Amino acid sequence: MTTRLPPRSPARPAETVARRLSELVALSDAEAALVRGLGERRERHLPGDMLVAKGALDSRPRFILSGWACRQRILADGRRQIFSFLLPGDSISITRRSQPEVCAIHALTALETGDAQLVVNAAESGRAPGLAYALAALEPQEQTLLLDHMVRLGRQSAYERTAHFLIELQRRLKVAGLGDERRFPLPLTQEMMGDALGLSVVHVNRILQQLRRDGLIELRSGVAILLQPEQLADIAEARPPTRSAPIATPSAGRTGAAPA
Amino acid sequence: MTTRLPPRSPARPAETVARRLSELVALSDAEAALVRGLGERRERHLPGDMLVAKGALDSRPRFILSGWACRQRILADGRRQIFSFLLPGDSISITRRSQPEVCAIHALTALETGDAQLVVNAAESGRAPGLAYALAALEPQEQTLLLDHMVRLGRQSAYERTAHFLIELQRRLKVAGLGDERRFPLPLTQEMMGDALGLSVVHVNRILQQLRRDGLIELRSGVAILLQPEQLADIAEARPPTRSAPIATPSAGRTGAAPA
DNA sequence: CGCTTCTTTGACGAGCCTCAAACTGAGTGG
DNA sequence: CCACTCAGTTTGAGGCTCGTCAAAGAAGCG
Repeated sequence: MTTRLPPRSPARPAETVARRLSELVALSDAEAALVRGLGERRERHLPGDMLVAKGALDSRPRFILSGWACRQRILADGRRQIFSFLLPGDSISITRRSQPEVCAIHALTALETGDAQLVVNAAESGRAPGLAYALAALEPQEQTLLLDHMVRLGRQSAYERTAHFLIELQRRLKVAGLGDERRFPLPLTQEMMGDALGLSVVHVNRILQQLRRDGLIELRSGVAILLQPEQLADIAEARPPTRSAPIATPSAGRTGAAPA
Repeated sequence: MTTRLPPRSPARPAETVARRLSELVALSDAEAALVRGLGERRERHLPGDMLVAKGALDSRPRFILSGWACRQRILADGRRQIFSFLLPGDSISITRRSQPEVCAIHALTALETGDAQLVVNAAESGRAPGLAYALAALEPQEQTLLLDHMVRLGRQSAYERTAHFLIELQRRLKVAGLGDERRFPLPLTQEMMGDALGLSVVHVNRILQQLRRDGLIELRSGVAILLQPEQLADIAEARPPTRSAPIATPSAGRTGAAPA
């Protein structure tokens, strides 16, 4: 009896994206249909593939349908810093058309993306105010994740950092419809975690063992389980889920277009 | 014979902002006049004042005319992480209308800001395409600084980190017309530096002494001097100034409005 | 001149890294 | 079906980096 999470939903490839956007605002049927259209124009990538080159000026807007990617920079001597992980349902080149210089997006696992050009067009045309709102709301979310990560790197111990990181993943993946309150897929090597958390592989390993010994987590074959989410959150000083909606209150019914 | 840099230019309070924007795009006379108008509606702040509360939904767009501020978060136990420093010429609530939750902007020194509402209006109206372009170009710049900072925190030693940080300040202040290739004002306490760099005050002090002993820098009474900028850049693995202009090539003459 | 804030120094210990090597598991090919 | 390989995980030993605690100078300010 293997404890494997469903690897992908081949039936409705854009379901994850729809779920994610629905968290932000209620989409009309037409808008939801547009989002599901992401599955029409798919693209496959292999682990290690570069999705967006550093400093790319104008890459195609996409959503991740399955698989994980990351934004990262590699220093001259080989040291790597991962800025953020991109999960199923996350956007590429939508919140920020041009990548900042020296920050590339790489696939970490086998990956599927869906072309979001039609969705973006609809949002920008004014035909899909809900979508426009949802897309605009993605940016502050990303920004918050980035700042959270910065706090981890600058002001938290390896133990706190790792706990915080795992909680973030659990919360994000749950919104995407992957995993639940405790379990979620974790296809990262300890090296990737280290490069994100600013730790050596060896130390990541030791911290994970410590979290296991303390009965807080369980990790095996690509699946993570948070055994005591509340206690973990205490350690990490993780703030409550922090509902989004930072741009404007989506007035019921006909939502105004997002501010310029 | 004190080595003091001019504390402020009372004659033309918005000169720093004009200089900063001119780095990004050539402004028309009308646009430059608009920018200089920032000096008309000024506001003073004292060290410690909160300029923008965390999670503020819609704060007034402003430019810093003089003084330093920072974006920061404070943890429950008092630990503080400074995300970025805001220098004269930098913008507030322009690149990002709403602050991400749990990230506030505080004045670090006595501070003067200028109301940028008129400038923003002009840019958004289409009357000032150059301004629109310049304002849009501020955001990727900020983003790059943030990622640079992240690399420092995650993947550089205290020594490299501090060197990198000082070089960043020198470059930014030079663009703002404060300081030159080697000298610049540095009104930060070592505690502030530590909270930005993820180091303890004591360790910041030791690292600075080490940089001094190595003949790389000089620090006294609010002025920093980089004695060997090139060598310092090598240590920090600081990339060349990286000219900006990431959004679109500002076609000569009538520049199109920034993309939506 | 006394207060406060900031800087500096020392001593000590914990956290994290490096090096090195063994172990595991998933291919892969004979 | 069994080496063999390769990537990833795990463990140990040792040492550097950095934090903490404590206290003594400076420096600005009323």
